[in-house]
Amino acid sequence: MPAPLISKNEVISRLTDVFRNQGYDGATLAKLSEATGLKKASLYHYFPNGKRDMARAVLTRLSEKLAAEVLDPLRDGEGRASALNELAENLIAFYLDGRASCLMEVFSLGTARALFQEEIRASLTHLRNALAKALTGLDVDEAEAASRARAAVIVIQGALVVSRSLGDRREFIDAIHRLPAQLLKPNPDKGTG
Amino acid sequence: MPAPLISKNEVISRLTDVFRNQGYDGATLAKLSEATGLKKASLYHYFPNGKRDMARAVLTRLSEKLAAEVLDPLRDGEGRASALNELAENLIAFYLDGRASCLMEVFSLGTARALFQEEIRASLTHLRNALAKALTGLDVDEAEAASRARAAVIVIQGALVVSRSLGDRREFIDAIHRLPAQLLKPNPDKGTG
DNA sequence: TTCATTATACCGAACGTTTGGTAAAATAGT
DNA sequence: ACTATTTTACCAAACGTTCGGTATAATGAA
Repeated sequence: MPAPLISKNEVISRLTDVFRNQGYDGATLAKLSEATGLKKASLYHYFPNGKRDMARAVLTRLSEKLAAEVLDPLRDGEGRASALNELAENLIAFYLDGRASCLMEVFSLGTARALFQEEIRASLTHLRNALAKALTGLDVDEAEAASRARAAVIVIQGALVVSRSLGDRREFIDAIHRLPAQLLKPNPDKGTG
Repeated sequence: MPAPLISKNEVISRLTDVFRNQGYDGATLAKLSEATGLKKASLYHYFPNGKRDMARAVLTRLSEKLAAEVLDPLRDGEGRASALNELAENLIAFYLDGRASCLMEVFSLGTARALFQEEIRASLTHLRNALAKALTGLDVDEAEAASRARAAVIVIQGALVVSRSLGDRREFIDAIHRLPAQLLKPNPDKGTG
């Protein structure tokens, strides 16, 4: 066989960039082809069902990467409060200092929404549960841990959006650096509303 | 002239729904046409520059609506802590219990990003400044007010994303109900990183 | 030679956009 | 009031382009 120009892993990595920046509907085959250096027919060789398959491969890979690079280290550092600081650094690395969008966010819009909503729900829930479990390992009671994990996921997603919208990575980096302290303090009560 | 089938305001409202749910690249003229009941050529009568103009009209209108329905009441209720509870209710109403996406978020991806980044930056900054000003009116010092406003904008955006991704409005509603208390408490210190 | 891989060429459908026009309300002249 | 004209609201049809997708041929390592 002709030597592959790039590995399949590398192909998926480049597809990832396009989907993250353009969204599902904005990620045209022309852009995906240009980013990978593979013609459309070659992309269909790797991904017989086309764009759907490419998006699914990207989503699956990112979920695995998040688990491996962010959540697993958190589980392994059970009981140590410093694990939360490592979590922050791992999050910052995973999201490329806030320059990379979260695919769960991006794929919850437009055509992708119907295609991937179950995977998105599962991934987001998994992230939240992993954060909660890290807190119960730090002797936070279960309900409180769930509540803080919920808030943390919101902060991660919000920081990504704000960072991207303002074009300022520091927005993300600073917000994530505040996460460990936030996870260690009790949530405020609901308003009197 | 023939009586308009629907008012221009109504046209923009229906365009808004499509752009919010589909994103810019996902909002095809076919969908925009179907949502408004106007044929494609008629849309070009109202918006000579086509899709770009429609998106800009929607963005402008939402910015004005946010100012009128959320930020102005906040400014008028200066000094009263209960103004923050009203803020929460107005945010929930503005984002339709979390069912409506933020156009700043949606338009910071894909083709729309280059077209609207300045407007997005301005709108997000305006929102943040308005929240900060409300806090300085409650005798919070300026730096702390800016810091909490920054965090609040992140929570709003994050709650919208999580709510949409999970398909659960309560995620948004609950997060926004926690906002007033959060705005009234000092930020945690940065981690020891 | 074999066969996985890549490239060329092409397709129908949908894309955003433009043209050329119709019909009804508003306006102006008488 | 009546009519001629202009303006506005709207649309059918088609534009050139790009979409996602698919044949089929060329390539080249095994």
